[in-house]
Amino acid sequence: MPKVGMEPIRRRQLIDATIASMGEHGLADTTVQTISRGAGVSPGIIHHYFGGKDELLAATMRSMLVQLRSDVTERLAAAGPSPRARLEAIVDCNFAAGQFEPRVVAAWLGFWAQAPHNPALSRLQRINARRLHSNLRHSLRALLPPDRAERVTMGLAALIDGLWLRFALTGAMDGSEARAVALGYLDAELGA
Amino acid sequence: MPKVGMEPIRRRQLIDATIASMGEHGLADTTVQTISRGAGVSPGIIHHYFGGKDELLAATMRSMLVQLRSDVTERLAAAGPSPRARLEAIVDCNFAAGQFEPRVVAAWLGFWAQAPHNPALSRLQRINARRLHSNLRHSLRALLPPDRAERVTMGLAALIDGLWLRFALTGAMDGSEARAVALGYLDAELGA
Amino acid sequence: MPKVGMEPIRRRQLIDATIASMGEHGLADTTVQTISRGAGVSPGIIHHYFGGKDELLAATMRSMLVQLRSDVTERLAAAGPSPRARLEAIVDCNFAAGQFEPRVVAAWLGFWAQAPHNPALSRLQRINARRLHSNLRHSLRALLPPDRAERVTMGLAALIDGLWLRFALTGAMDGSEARAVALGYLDAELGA
Amino acid sequence: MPKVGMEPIRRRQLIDATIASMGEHGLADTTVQTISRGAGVSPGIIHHYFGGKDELLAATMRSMLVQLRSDVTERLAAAGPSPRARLEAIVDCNFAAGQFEPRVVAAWLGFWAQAPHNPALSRLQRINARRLHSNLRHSLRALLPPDRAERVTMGLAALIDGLWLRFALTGAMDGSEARAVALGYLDAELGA
DNA sequence: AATGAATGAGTCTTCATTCAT
DNA sequence: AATGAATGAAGACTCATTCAT
Repeated sequence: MPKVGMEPIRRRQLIDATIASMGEHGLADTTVQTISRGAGVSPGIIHHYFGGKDELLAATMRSMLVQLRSDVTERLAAAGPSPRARLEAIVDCNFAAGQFEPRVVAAWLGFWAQAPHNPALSRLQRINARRLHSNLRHSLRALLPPDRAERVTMGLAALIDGLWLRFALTGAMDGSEARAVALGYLDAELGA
Repeated sequence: MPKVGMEPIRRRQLIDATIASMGEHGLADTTVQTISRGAGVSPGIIHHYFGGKDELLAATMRSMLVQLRSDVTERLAAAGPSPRARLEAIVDCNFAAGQFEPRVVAAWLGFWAQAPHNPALSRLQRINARRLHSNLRHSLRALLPPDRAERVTMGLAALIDGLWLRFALTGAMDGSEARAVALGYLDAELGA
Repeated sequence: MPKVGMEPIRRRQLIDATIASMGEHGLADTTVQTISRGAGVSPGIIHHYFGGKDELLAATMRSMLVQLRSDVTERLAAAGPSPRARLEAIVDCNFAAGQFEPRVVAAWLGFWAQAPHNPALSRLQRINARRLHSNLRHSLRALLPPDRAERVTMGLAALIDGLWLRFALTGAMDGSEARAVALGYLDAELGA
Repeated sequence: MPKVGMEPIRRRQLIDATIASMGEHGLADTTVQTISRGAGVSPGIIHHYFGGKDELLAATMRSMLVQLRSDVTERLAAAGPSPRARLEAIVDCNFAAGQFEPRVVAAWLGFWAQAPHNPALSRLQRINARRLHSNLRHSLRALLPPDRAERVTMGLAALIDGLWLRFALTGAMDGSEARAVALGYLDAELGA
């Protein structure tokens, strides 16, 4: 069934299968076979479209990052200029249905664990962390004195990651609960 | 030169080498060879003392958990009955020198990523989470109304994990900063 | 844009690309891809025109053989009936610009190494060897007693191959030097 | 059947199996499997002792070179100071029973074809060529004027290689015939 | 005529594990 | 108690070949 113009379709298919496999087996047990079987194609196709497993993994992480970024951009645009609304928008992105989903969270966790030992993943991870940080800080500086803004930025960023992590590990939480905890922190720090 | 009483020495040696290897190469690239080479012994010895790699990994996680637990017990004993002091003690444990160390944090991260796909690790991880949760909740209930206590428990637990995670990923933080962020959260929530 | 009469053009194009690839990567690392890329066509085309890689390789060797043969025929015709002139003509062919060229010599070497394990190549190689042998012997018999003619035939044939080989391996020689060595041997044996 | 001190035994065994496989299948079709099967061991053992296939191939070529070198050294010592005797000794080495054997010659041919595309093999090949060249030239200079000595050096070296090559390709020759051709060349050049 | 998508067999390599010593 | 020789299954990757378009 060879067809023309399959490239974007196959790439998406393989990236989705990678996320699915990471959700099911973890990064360590995600092989070229688990991915290709999940996508319903032959193992060789991965090298045809990505050149190798490593590049597919990097492309997968990149794809998740792009998704997150476009969510944020969109919500920030809708949030208007109010700092409080912008902070809420950022929190909302991170716990929205698309991102806060077992498979996706497990994939992030796998990448996080591998990143310190893999330059490509590390770079992507750092870009993401910096962007979140910078978005939060920008709004918090409008609401708090500089040193507190800085501390709350770190806290809120860490809290978001921590809530993801606990979700990945226990599953005993849903997006709205996580959101409530994060916004509770925000209210407490802003109200003090 | 057969010696007696080598067992506890060798087990500790291998567990330490496992943590070191996880810090250096990550769980995915931690092999029986990297561990045994780090410990300066032959690969076969791992099976002699642990029966296999999996059991050594579980033993390593268990060992880190035991260490954390005894730290907490000790500090809680020293903290006295004051709920605020007890909460501080728990936070302190997590960011004390011994625990908040690159190798150890990387090892935790590796185990976290693997836990959802490995019953033994998952069990240990759950026990740890539950204990932290229960310790925090017990003290928070003395300071806050039940529903808020519950939410702050989740928040503080997630924040602690999130700070660890960011430390593992960026290294741009030390124990005292992390501690300040966590206690800042606590103060904000209690003060509100 | 289907064109007519593309067959001879494509076949030549692919054979040239095969020689080029063998010169650059060696036979072992000459793949359908290195060839088709060098020819600027798709990999599938090789099977269209040659039925497979093996047949293309055989066709390439055959083409080199045909080239050599026609050179020899032409030069022998020009050399006239003198045995000495005919021997010189044969030597000249082997070290003329077209044949004594890095890519071509490397291709020959690759085929030589493969021939003992490949019936098709072996057959071609044997035909070539026999023709050279017979050409040399025919002229040498006019100049030397039978047993010496036979030995010098073997010697001259081996010397020609050996000079090629050293050129392939070291490159530290050009056609005129090689020619001088071969003719020096001839003179020494004839003069003795 | 694990034993101690197997290293030298296994290394030799694997090198011999490599030569045998190259003789039977050619370098191109010599795989880790053909070698290990020939040696009666598992494929993994190659990486245990050589780190990989490439290093085994290089070790094999090195071993053949060492063998040739020690033969030459020994025969030259026995030949005494006479230049003619020394030249004969060198020729004899190359066509002695141990070296002039189908498997070994096929292995040399495989390495020759691969050398131009493989730095490690190329280096070994160059060392060998230089040594032969230098040995021949040293004795020839005692018998001929400089420029002729140089040309005969090239000729004799090429002739030796060419006789090997023809033996590899046709098998229609034995050591004593090859020896006679080479010495015939020498006599002709010296006698002229 | 020509492409390039897709396959699957085969290659090298890694690695946990076993076992004679 | 400890070694390290040896295995074999599994991994990523390559490549000649096929085939719908």
